[in-house]
Amino acid sequence: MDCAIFGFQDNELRLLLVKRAIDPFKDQWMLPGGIMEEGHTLEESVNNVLFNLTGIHDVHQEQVKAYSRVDRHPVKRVLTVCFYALIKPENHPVIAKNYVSDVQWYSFSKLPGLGFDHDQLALDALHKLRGNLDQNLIFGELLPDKFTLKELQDLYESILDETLDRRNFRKKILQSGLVIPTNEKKVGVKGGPELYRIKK
Amino acid sequence: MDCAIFGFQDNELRLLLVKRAIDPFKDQWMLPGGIMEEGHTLEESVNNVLFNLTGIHDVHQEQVKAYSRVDRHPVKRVLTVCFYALIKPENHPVIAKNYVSDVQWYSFSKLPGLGFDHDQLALDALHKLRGNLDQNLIFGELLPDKFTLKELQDLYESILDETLDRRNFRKKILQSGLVIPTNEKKVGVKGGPELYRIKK
DNA sequence: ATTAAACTGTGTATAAATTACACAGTATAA
DNA sequence: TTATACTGTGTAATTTATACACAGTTTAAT
Repeated sequence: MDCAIFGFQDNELRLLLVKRAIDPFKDQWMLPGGIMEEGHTLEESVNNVLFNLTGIHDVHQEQVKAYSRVDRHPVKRVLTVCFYALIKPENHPVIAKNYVSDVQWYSFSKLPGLGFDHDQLALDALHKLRGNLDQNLIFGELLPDKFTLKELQDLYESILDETLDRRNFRKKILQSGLVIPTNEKKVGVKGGPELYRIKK
Repeated sequence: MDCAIFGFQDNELRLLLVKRAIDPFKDQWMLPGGIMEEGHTLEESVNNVLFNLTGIHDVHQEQVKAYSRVDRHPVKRVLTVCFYALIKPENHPVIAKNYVSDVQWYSFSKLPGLGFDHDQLALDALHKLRGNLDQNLIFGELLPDKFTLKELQDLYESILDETLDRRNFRKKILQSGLVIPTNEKKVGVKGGPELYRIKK
């Protein structure tokens, strides 16, 4: 399994990549991935893999799809199922472990070329994420507990890669009833914007 | 891999089921499925499996998702990736082969309980099909080359399990430009309706 | 041949959803 | 204190979706 871990930092959608320390694709960046374990589901296994490579643990994984091209691994036959997850980078400090020499958050718009067929997996994961955007307020995993509507809009714009009308966005989000005001204002930012939180 | 093969007959959405001749789940109905082959992709393998069980060959397979529950097979650990395909039953006569004792088209609304977790797979496949309905005119695989708008609407209604307004449906389909009139009329049906075909 | 039944083909009015757009107010930084 | 950068708000216009009725054509029955 492989997983596309998305984060949101400095107003940009980011993707967690690992640098591989062994052949094939030594020193190339790619999605964290590894092999399945007996007695565990794919979701459990991918979480274990993620922990073993980056120290991140217990995140909700959403399935993207399975890949089975015969030559997708240059040495042996490897199928993979790709997942994506959304996390707050500040809650999940990362460290390189095992056969990984480096771990970095890359701005999704400035990804390096990835090893294996991971360029494809990353793209498919983003499309899946976009498709899921309106269904469930998954962004809860990407933002702090309390956030301004501007922060939420920046997140949407990063994921969708398009600009949104501020008034219409605000209207749509508030009408959905899925976020509610906390009656607190964010300090340190001009305008003193209201803080909101996800309604549970 | 397993596959949900959809057909459209007698104005009903149907699903192709096989009756298993061996344990576990002997004599139970289920989706055709089998194991992966070396040197082939999942899509190729599932087509081979399908041929070996039913005689159907070479159909386009759309991936639904992977299933990995530890206890989904009562005897040993088996993962599966489920696909769906759309075919015209009249083009693909079926015969029971290998460990299959019977093959039948079941009305989707009157399915028997299925072996393994295939009730779940069938449902997920239907949902995936619904989601894909508007994107691409996949129904091309379910209808004859030339079809009336009523036949198309019946198909949509079967898949979506809801009734649609005839005039609005006609407007939407024709405006999409994806089907075009053939200037032929269907005979043997009252009203003498125009025949349409998919624009390629 | 006539008639009844079942279907086709067509347009408009209403409602709902989406889009476009401007200015006054507030907190911060200089 | 002032300039800057941001917040908060409503309405009109457009587009899209929905509701709905009747005359015409072909078949089947008599």
